[in-house]
Amino acid sequence: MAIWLMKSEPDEFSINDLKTKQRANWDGVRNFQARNYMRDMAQGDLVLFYHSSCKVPGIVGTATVSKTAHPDPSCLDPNSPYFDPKSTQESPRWVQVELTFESKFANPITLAMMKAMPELEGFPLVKKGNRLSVMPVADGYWAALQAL
DNA sequence: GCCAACGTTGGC
DNA sequence: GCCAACGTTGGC
Repeated sequence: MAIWLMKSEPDEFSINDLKTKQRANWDGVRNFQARNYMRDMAQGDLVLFYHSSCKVPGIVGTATVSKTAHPDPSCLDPNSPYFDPKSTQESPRWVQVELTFESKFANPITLAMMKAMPELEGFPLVKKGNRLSVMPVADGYWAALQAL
């Protein structure tokens, strides 16, 4: 089983929204590297849910991949903020995965905490200028996070 | 194919 | 709200 980290702005879609819905399609990813990682996800993979662009950025809970990558319909919808004019019915370009809620942490693992951990040096999330919204979590980093 | 201009992300 | 970092676009 692989471990992933996915970012979301809580104003757009938060861990509470996922908890309420239980299942949700993770759409709107418009970055090729992030998309390629989503294609690599397998059924049952664990996802660390990260809140970005908010008061206290950090990992706030977990989810599992309940449906692997399939076309993201929002890229074909002219009324969607995620509309992509370069996508076509034959070649939609973008994918979504379906996540199922697993847990919400009583105490989030904040970005500040992670930046202070020497074990996480090299983890893309804590690198300066990181903007990747979907990333794999290597075993060593996962072990360090679990220790919390 | 290079690279400047521009837009977006995201922490602070 | 600011700004650094990075991805994308488009002219050449």
